[in-house]
Amino acid sequence: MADGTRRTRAFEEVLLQVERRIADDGLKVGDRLPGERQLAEQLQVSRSSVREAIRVLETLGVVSSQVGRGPDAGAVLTSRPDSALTDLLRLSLGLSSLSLREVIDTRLMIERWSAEHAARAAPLPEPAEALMEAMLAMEAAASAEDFVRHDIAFHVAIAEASGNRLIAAVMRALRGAMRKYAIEAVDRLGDTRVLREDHRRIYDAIVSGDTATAVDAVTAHLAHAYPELF
Amino acid sequence: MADGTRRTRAFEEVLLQVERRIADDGLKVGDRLPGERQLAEQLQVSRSSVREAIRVLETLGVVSSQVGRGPDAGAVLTSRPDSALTDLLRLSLGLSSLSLREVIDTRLMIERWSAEHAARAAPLPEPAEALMEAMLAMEAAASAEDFVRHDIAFHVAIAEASGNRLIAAVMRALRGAMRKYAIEAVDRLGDTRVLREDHRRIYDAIVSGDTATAVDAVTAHLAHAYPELF
DNA sequence: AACCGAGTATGGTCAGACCATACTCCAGGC
DNA sequence: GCCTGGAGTATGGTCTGACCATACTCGGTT
Repeated sequence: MADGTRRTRAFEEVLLQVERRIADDGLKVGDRLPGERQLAEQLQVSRSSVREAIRVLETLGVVSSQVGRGPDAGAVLTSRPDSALTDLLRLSLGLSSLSLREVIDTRLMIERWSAEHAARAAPLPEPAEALMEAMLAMEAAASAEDFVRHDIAFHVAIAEASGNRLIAAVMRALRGAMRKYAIEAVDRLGDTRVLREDHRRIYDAIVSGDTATAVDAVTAHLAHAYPELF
Repeated sequence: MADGTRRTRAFEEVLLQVERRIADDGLKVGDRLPGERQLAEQLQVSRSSVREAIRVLETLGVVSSQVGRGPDAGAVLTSRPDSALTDLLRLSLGLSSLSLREVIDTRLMIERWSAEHAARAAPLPEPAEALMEAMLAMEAAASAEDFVRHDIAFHVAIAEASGNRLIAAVMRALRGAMRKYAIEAVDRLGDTRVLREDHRRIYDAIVSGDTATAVDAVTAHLAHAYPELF
């Protein structure tokens, strides 16, 4: 008989306390958590339980553990949600609990939003430079894998140019989790000319601040990359 | 001097092996992982390391641990990325590494997409029923907390009606992480009449399949909820 | 002042023990 | 034959205590 409230495990209590401490003490990125042994004593649990809690926080990209001694040693608060998101999506795809269709549709939503807002924010010299650099690298790419690496950089740069770090993080995670499928898609296409022309059009629209054209261009781009879904 | 490649920890090796096994053996949701002791022996690591790896997988919503004995005991493969996403966003907000602005903009993007696709998929009886139920519950809500609970149910139902589980999961995570802020926003507003009227318009547009009006209605709704950001 | 070695705090790992839980299975009674 | 209750057992949950590798700190030496 399940009463719905499984007894909370020791490491979950540690998680609650640490999160409470972050909120109450106003801990910021760069601050350190107490050592594992000290935390264990404070919360009256074993070091193993503390370690499991820290492992969870590390998985969520909230802390980073460093061995040794000194100001940078121990569990330091960070904020790198990207890898957590990427792992999450990759594993969900691996378990087939999400269809490629759902992921691509999500990507299309984010690409359109990013392109629109990046164009609206134009002209910004740094993003434009990052985009151009990725395009040149794609021209010189020798393999599908190489091409996809710079393709990811290109699209992530658009998301970053939008100015929204959450959306940029989701884009990074999506592309990271889909890397394998993207390489396969490029291999299937054989020729990347269409994709490269798409990139050029996207670039021009964004740097000239033409939001409508930018949105249309990324939409057409995804249709070219995944013709079977359109 | 950092060589960039920190020696991989034991639990990371376990993670790799488990993920490889999922891919190679074609493990599906519902399948069981070997027991902690057995896995430890197979991979030649201690049980603690196996436990840390399983804790990571549990955090990512990939496995669920059950004590006891029998077919459901042990580490069972699942797929519940929602809580992981929620934790991720909540902690990132707590560390102020994301601004409310970025989160709300992301939400607006998702709400618009969901409303558009939900309206396009109409008429579907089940989603319409879920939406109506949440609206009625909001009418009867006695507190801001109560109102927000059903408000979340309403918006999640829209995302689910869109048919995209990834986007629905992101919506659930976003709203879960923002719960506290939503309650504060409702308290600040004092009166929920405007919000309830918005819901009614959103509902009507979706069930009648009017995509354009649905998108406009959710946009207006968020502007009412967070006037300071528009 | 520059160098070098001992000291030490940190996370990483392991072995082994015990507990609570919840199923499995079988003996016994009806 | 069927049901029931208790023993058995495999599971995760927790704790203890130990040892290691790492990397800083500090003091003494040159």
